Amino acid sequence: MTPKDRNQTERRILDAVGTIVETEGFEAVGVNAVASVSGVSKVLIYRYFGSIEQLLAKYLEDNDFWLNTEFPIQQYDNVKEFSKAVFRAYIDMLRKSPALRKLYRWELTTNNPAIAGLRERRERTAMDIINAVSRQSGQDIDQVAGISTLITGSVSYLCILAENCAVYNSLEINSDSGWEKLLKTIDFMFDKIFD
Amino acid sequence: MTPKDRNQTERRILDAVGTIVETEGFEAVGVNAVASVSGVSKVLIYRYFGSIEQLLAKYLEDNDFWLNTEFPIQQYDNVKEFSKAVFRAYIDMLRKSPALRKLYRWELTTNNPAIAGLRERRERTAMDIINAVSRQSGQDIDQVAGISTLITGSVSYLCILAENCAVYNSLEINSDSGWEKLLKTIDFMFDKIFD
DNA sequence: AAAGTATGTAACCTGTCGGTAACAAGCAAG
DNA sequence: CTTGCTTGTTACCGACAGGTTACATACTTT
Repeated sequence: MTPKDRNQTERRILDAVGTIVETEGFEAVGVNAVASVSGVSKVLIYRYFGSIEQLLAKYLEDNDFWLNTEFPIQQYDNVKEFSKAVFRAYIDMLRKSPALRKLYRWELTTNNPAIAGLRERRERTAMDIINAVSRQSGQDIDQVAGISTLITGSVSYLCILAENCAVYNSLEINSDSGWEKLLKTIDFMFDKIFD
Repeated sequence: MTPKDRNQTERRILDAVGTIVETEGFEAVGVNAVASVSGVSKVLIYRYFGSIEQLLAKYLEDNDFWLNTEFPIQQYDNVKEFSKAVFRAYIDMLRKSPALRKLYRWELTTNNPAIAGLRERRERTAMDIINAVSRQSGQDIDQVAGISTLITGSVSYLCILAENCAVYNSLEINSDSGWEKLLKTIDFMFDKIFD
């Protein structure tokens, strides 16, 4: 540990936020917790970031919590395969990232400017995809939005729940096998809908 | 307020738990909060209920947090109509009850014996219905469980989210109109699946 | 070398949490 | 009446939360 290195200190603080978020969630990110995990005096947290809210805002800004994979609808054979791929990616992303699960969980209990920003961004991204699917498939946009909501909503719910609960409707939401079953159901649904 | 009335005191404590749960959620149910809301000395909480955990267990036991409506599948024209009715009831129940929403939210962040018990019960009830539908419709049980999970999962998610967020995928999850759209999608899905 | 500024630490303050001890008042049975 | 049990209140304790003050280093600039 180099002494008197502000950049490194800020890094350590932000890293501490990351480990706390991943293990205990955003609710547990407090001044004292960050100070003790990072090994940095809590005064510096205030000095360099202003407040916990601003520190969290910075953390959210640094970590791009969104689908970074591009989904060019043109590259897919048809809308059905495109849809399946999008939701598959959504599930993978959420199952792989503890921080993202914690973010979604936090969002359910909180309302603040940082979260509002993330919501807007998600809303725009999602509606872009939904619009594209509606246009290409000729399906009513409300219907597409509805189907999309059913899937992403339940996937979000199950991924959060899985951290504390192993089984939901006989599906093992902790294991790959359970998720493969659900993916099969999603595929089945799309096969029925896009006839 | 009658003095020296244990029954009434216990009632007031449990009522306070109810109001705290409905307004702020289970996370906010602490000794001090219950004491101040009920106007009862916190010593009595420990004397009469032992601990906050036991108090919450009693509260959960008193309030029957489950579908009390019976759903005799025989009374419906067909499996499709039965399924639609069940999910309609699920949505109504969750949208009407703040306490139930808070319970579902709490469940996402906690794991304790009381919650484990509720989960078992929910699992049994749900699987009973899923089994019946699978038998009557001839659909694969994993498929029925999957569809059911997609719907109840997303409905749970959206009902919790709606307390802090007005719109999801352009659906107004705060208003009846948004939910009617989602119900139309669910009906549409069942129409496609049960051909 | 001196002055000023950036970096860091230790100690402290206030408030709230869960939990308990000590005591006061009523009631019931001998 | 007095002894004992139930019901209730007040005051307190230690742990920990967010937040600040005061002070000790070091580096930079003139």
